[in-house]
Order: sequence, then structure tokens, then C-alpha cells
Amino acid sequence: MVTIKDVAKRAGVGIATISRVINNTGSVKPATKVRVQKIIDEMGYQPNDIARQMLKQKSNIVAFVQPNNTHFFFSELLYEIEKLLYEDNVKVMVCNSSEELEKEIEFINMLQLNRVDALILLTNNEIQDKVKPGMPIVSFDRRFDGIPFVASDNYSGGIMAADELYKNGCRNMLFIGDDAQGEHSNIQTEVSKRRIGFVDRCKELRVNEVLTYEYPLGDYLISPNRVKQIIKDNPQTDGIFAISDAVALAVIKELEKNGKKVPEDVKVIGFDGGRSFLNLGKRISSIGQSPKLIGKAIRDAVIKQINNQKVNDIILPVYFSKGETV
Amino acid sequence: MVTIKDVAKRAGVGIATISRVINNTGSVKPATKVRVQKIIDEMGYQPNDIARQMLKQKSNIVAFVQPNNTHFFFSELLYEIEKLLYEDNVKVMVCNSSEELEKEIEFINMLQLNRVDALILLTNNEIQDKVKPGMPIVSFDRRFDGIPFVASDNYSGGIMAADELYKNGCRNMLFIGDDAQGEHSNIQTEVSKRRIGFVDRCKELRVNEVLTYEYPLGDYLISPNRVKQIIKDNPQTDGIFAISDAVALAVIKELEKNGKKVPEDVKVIGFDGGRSFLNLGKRISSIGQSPKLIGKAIRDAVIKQINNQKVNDIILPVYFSKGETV
DNA sequence: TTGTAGGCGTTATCAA
DNA sequence: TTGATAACGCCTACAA
Repeated sequence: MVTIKDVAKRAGVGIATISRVINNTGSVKPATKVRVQKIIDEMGYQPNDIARQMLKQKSNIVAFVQPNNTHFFFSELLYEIEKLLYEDNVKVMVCNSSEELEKEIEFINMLQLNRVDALILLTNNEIQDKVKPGMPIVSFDRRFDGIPFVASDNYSGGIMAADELYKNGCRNMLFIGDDAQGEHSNIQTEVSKRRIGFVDRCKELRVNEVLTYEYPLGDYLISPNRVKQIIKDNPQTDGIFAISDAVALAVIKELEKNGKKVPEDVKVIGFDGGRSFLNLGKRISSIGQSPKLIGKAIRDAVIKQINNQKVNDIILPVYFSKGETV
Repeated sequence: MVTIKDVAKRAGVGIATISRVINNTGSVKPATKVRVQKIIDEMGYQPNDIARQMLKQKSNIVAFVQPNNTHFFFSELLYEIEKLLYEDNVKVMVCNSSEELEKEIEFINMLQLNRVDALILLTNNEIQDKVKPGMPIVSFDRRFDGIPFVASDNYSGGIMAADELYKNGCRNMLFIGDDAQGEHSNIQTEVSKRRIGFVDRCKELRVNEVLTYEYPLGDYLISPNRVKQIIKDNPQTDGIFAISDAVALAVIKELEKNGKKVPEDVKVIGFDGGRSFLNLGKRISSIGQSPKLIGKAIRDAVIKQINNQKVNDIILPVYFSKGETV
């Protein structure tokens, strides 16, 4: 490896001069500058980033901690964030937790180790006591004391879903989602507001009934058997709001397998925007959230955290994306 | 930040002793060890990783350079690799090139900067002169002089596709893929072997004709208009092999929109394994490649590179995944 | 305009 | 069994 010393020796100047040239700081005699630059180019010298990190005690790396990078929405979000942070010369480290608490803790610990400057955290686990106020963390879709967070307006999304179904004639509503957002769970993510908004609005609309089904966490894709049973138990249901597009998909498939037509007999709305489908069938109707907006908000929050500036929580708008299942 | 010096001072010993305790190296009197450990715990001391990197001149980070992390197969691959490298205490940095040459060059330059120890490279650009032999790079699906590479057995995949279509009665074959793999392109990726294997086999099978259509690179999803034209121009076609599942999807949709039934009138096979579809329609038939196998091969190659060991090129088997489009 | 030297937080070598 | 010290490569006062 060629170091700043090597260049200095060859150029017959002190290392400070080399430093001044590569960083374009201080004052250097133009002639010297040119000569040094030429030698730098000849030798192919590039300053060692680790040494710079050492000095600043900053890695210029941010960890993106998520359950699984193959979930399409996370991929979209990661894509936007990486693109934005590239402009800030901040790199993104992917960290898949597989929902495992221990892995999450290890990833968070990278902050103490100075391995990363900040953390973008997507988790469903109960780790409030691991994320101490003041840590350079941005949480998505989940509130922790003292940690800035970014989320979609899930509550409005729930309302929107109820309105759309109602507008299209549904009167027997059903919500289906996972237990992390359950009424009885002690974990309360922002995502639970999808259900709450939906139920609140259904009540206002005075629909005949509103059922909520919740399944154990970890089952990202609800099991077909469970769905089948729900359908069987509730033959009168004509409008379903699913907590995600993936769940909506499972529900629609099972409905059709059991002789119900979508949207004729039952209308279904998912959540995320219906983009996750390289799809040969009908397009799913969905409450959409924008990776671009969210990515921008997270990027801004991360940069502010790194610069020790105050960060405010941010809630971003959602929209209805009409497909063919309503 | 609490440093090794702070601990040493508090413990009334030299920093070397603290170092020995945290690394469990050298010899330390048991009593001292216990006492020091207690102080470490009390102070919440954790060794600064940047300082360690400084000393070893190693970051324990690998860059995963890809066109776009929302492509499902890349996501799957990244997932496997991250999981494996986690066990080696090596982190993965996501780098989206968006197929831009300049970004790829910048990412490759992170090796010189010591920002990453190695690079996993997925590219369609002509950058042979940027990846010099000996650089700690592992290339996927693309050969570069002096750079170890990993790929699926694309040629066999092409043969498999031809065989499956033939077996199911197709006699008028068509291949559709992008130009990076084109006969006339000067860029030759391993992926082009899908077409070559397909065409070779079709000739052996003496089918009536084999057409190959190729569209400009960058169009990951071929445009519907182009597909429509191809279909219109070739009404006799009864078997199509698409270079990817995404392209197969576009083709099938357009076929059905134009009154052709799949698989009754035309059979279609894609490439990647048909897993990328959270799908409401028929499952796509596809030549599959295994992210697990490929991930393992890449991880091994990366670790060997970091340890300056010789790495051999690796070709991994593909398989036929039957869906409902053949 | 330039060079010298100190320091960032470790680990490793060498004496004691 | 220990501690002082010299790296690792860079930036930045401070002095010249």
C-alpha cells in the first residue's frame, strides 16, 4: 500500500503538504501543488479511509436493520435510502435480524463499537431497554422512548380501507392481521393503527359487524388453513382489509379456492401499494405507502442524528391504489 | 467514549493488561483478570472497532455491488450471503449501481480506500480494465480475467428449457432476452449461455425454427409493445423461453391479452425459479437457480480472497421448476 | 508556504 | 505476570 509518507518522500516535501493537496485545505504554493498532484497520480496514491475514520472516529456507515431483506417493501425502502445516502458519502450495511432478538442486539451494539455511525431500525421485538435515548437510531413504524421515528399514516390507511370497502357496498367487514399489532399484545407498533383506524371507521359507518382476526407473529404469510377456517366461519363477510399485500394475497387465493369470487362476492384490500407483485393475475387493491417519501425522511433523520441535530418524528401520507380486487 | 486507557487508569494497571483481558491472550494473573473484567463491565467498556481496523488494516466489510436491490433474485442472494458472512463477523454493504459505470467504478475503488476488504460484483458493464487481476473480487455470472467467478450452469438451463418445451409438443421455438447477452454484443456474460444452450438444443432436436429476439439492455422489463409486435410477427410460435421470470411474465400477459392461451396455445418457460411471484395467477414454469448454493459459493470465495488463498471458478447446477405455463 | 510532532485507540513486542 | 512503547495512516495545530 502506498501511504502519505511514501508520497512525501518521493516529492521531497513533508506529509502535511501532501495532506493539504489531497484535501485542498490550507495554502500550498501552486507550483508545489501541481508537482505533488502529479506524483500522487503517478503513484496511484489514495488516502486510507480507515485512518481517516480513526481520526474522526466516524465510519460513515449506517446499518439498516430489518427482519428480512427479501420482503419487497423493505427492498424498496433500502433502495431509496442507499441512493440518497450515496450522495452524502454514507454507506449502508444490510443487517437481517430474522426477527431474532439477539441479532438485533448485536446490530445495535455496533454503535458502541463505532462500527457504524447510526442505525435504521425495523423491528417487532420488545427492545425498548436496548435502545437508550440519545442513541443515533431512526426507527421505522415503531415508537421507542427517546428515539426519533418515521412512519406512514397507518391510521388514515385503515380509515381509507374502510371507506373504500363501504363505498363499494360492503357491510360485513373483516380485518386480518398479525398479533404484533394485536389488541392484547404488549408490543404496540404503529402498524396496529391500520386495524384501529379501520375498526373506528367501520363503527362510524355503522356497518353490520366488524371482525378482527389476528394470527401469531412470525407467520409473515398467514397459513392457508387458518384463512380457510376464517372464511368458513364467516360466510356473510363481503369486505376484507388485510394488514399487508402478502396477507391479502393468501386471503384472495383461499377465497377463490373456496368458491368465493373476488371482488364480486368479497372485496379485498391489502396494504403496501400492490407493487410487490410481478403478477400474472388480477392486480390487488391496496393502501399504498411511498418508499421514496419514507426513504427521504429516514435519510434526513439519519444525517441529522449523525450531526447531533434534533430530529422530529415524521408521519407520512398514504394513498389508495385501485387494483382489481375491490 | 470510554477507552482502554480509562479502564487501565481506573484499574491501576497498564493498557496492555486490559488488552490481554479483553482478547483473552497472553497471560494474566487470574485475580487481576477478574478484577479488570469487573471494571470493564462497570464502565461498559467496549474496544473501538475502528482502532482495531487501523491496526489490521482490515474493515471486515464486503461490498455487494448490484444493479438494483429490489430485483428479487438479488435480494435472495444477498440474504443468503449476509446470513453466512454474519457467522464470519463480516458485514455486507449494499451498493446499487443502477447499471451506472461510474458508480461501479466508485464502488470498486472502495477496495483501494480500504473501505471494504472485498467486493461481490454483479454487473453488465464493460469494466474489465477496472478489475485488475488479484483484486479481492468475486464476480457473479460474468467472467473477468484474473477474477474468480461463480455462476449457475446457464448453458444447461437453456438445454433444459428446450427439452421441456419439446417434450410438451412445441416445435416453433422462440427465445427472448436482452442485448447484453446478444450475439452481436461485445459484452459476453455467462447469462448469454441460456440462449446458446437453448438454440443448440433446439437445433439438435430439429424443431421447425428457432427465433431469438433481443432488446436493448437496461429494459429489465421488456416493453409490452415490443412483445406484442413479436407475437404478432410470429403467430406460429408455440414455445417461448424467456431470459428471466420477469420477462416471461411480460410475455405471458401480452400473449393472453392477444388471445393466445398459455399453456394451451403457447408454452412459456422463464428463468430464476418462479419464486419472485407473490402471485394471484398461474405459477410460472422456470429454470431455477439456487440462492443458497450460490450464496455459499460466493461466501467461500470471499473468505478465501480475504485470506489470500487461491479461489477456483464455480459453476452451480440449475433445475426445472414446473409451474402452470408449460 | 512549509515541516515537525502529537494524537486518534488499539495490539504486539520487548524488557523488566 | 506485567508495563512502556512503537507502530497503523492520517490530519492539524504550531513553529519556522
